[in-house]
Amino acid sequence: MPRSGDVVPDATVERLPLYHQALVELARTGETTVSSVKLAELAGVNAAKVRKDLSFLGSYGTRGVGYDVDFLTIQVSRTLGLTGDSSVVIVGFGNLGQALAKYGGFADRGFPVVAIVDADPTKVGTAVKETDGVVVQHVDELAKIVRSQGVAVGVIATPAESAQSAADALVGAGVQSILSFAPVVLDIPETIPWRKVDLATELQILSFYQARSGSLQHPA
Amino acid sequence: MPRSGDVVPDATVERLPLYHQALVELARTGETTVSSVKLAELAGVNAAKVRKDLSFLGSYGTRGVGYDVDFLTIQVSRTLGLTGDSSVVIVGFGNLGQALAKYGGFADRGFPVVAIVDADPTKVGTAVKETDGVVVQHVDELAKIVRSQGVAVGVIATPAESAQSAADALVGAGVQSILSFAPVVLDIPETIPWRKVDLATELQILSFYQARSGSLQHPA
DNA sequence: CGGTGTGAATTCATTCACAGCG
DNA sequence: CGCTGTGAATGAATTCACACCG
Repeated sequence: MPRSGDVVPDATVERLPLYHQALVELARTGETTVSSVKLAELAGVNAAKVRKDLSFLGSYGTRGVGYDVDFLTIQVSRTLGLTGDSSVVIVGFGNLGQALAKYGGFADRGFPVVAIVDADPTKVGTAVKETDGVVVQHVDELAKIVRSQGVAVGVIATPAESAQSAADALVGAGVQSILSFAPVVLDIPETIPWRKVDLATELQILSFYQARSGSLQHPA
Repeated sequence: MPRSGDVVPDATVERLPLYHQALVELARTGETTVSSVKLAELAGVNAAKVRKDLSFLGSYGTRGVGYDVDFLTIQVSRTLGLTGDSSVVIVGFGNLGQALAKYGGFADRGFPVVAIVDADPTKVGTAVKETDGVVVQHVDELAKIVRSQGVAVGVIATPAESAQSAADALVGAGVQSILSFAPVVLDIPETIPWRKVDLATELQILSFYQARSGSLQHPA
């Protein structure tokens, strides 16, 4: 039985997907074992951090050798709760929503897009071939869709004005977590974890470090 | 002359765009002044953090009153280096690249997409109406494009395998910063700030907190 | 030896709490 | 009186450095 009693710090959680990716890549190239130094390099962090992070999951390394790639992959996956696929519904079929729907990266990593909804009746009925032919449905169908398809996460890709109502609809429909691309803070019950990603914000942050460069600073 | 001598902590820099957004929204609704409590609410952080963050930019508030919306907006913009537009080139016109090209959010916040390149000759020549009719060019033209159009930031939207060569090309072409959507760590000179955004990673992190919910944890 | 695992030391970020000013 | 600005206190994350083990 795995040690899941102790807490995993937030900063560690945010890095686990990096390790997960690196491990998948290592497995692909046939490596069976990996040191903290190598893993650190692949993940773009330093080795001490890797060892500390992994130690929160348990003592899964072998001294003098390193970590078993396959075994560690399983431990990281399990810690992240990546057991089986979690289906996704995209709310909003504007530019960004279409973009995300066509982007295959979600499905590739275990988050298949099984439904898309929009409030605009003229968009309803459109089929998206990239996501296995999913057809856009009306947002009023959301609760039914979530229940019948067992949707786990809702992705908000609406304009800022509609983001809160999209969130309310998703919460009402019973999704388990929410990823929002709208540049607003959402009011969501504490029981439902959610995150906000704002693409333009990333550029603004870069802008700061760019203004700094030539000096001594560098970002992440 | 503004106090730009003292350092602004990284954690603060990452929040400045949030305040910037909130301020723009306040200006739009006609507010002329704002307290740290109100700003905190709009940005989704707590008031103490807002005051501490803003204090790194200078003493721009008025005790007993709050901050002047317009004036503070300027200070935040200036700190972030958001003076005028910074043009963007997107490298990679696959699903994600097309997605980003059609997404209007970059231009709306001062980062117009002025060029798109791809290595695939069959994609060259495609026009994207959403970005003012920009036509996809071959990646070999990158250096020329960056120089002639004064491109400031490169966005990598290639598959993982091509991300490093895209980065090399961008660095060689002379861009000032790089935003990558490829799930790999890039080797980029320290003089050029860059960030990585991985959409699927966000879902994996959510997955963790989702597994936790019902208990006592909540994310951001 | 080589590399993990981890306490201890350090650095960084957040929060508190209140003096001081408009 | 209200709200900023900020030292001081707390807490979290990172880094160091080395004992320990395979």
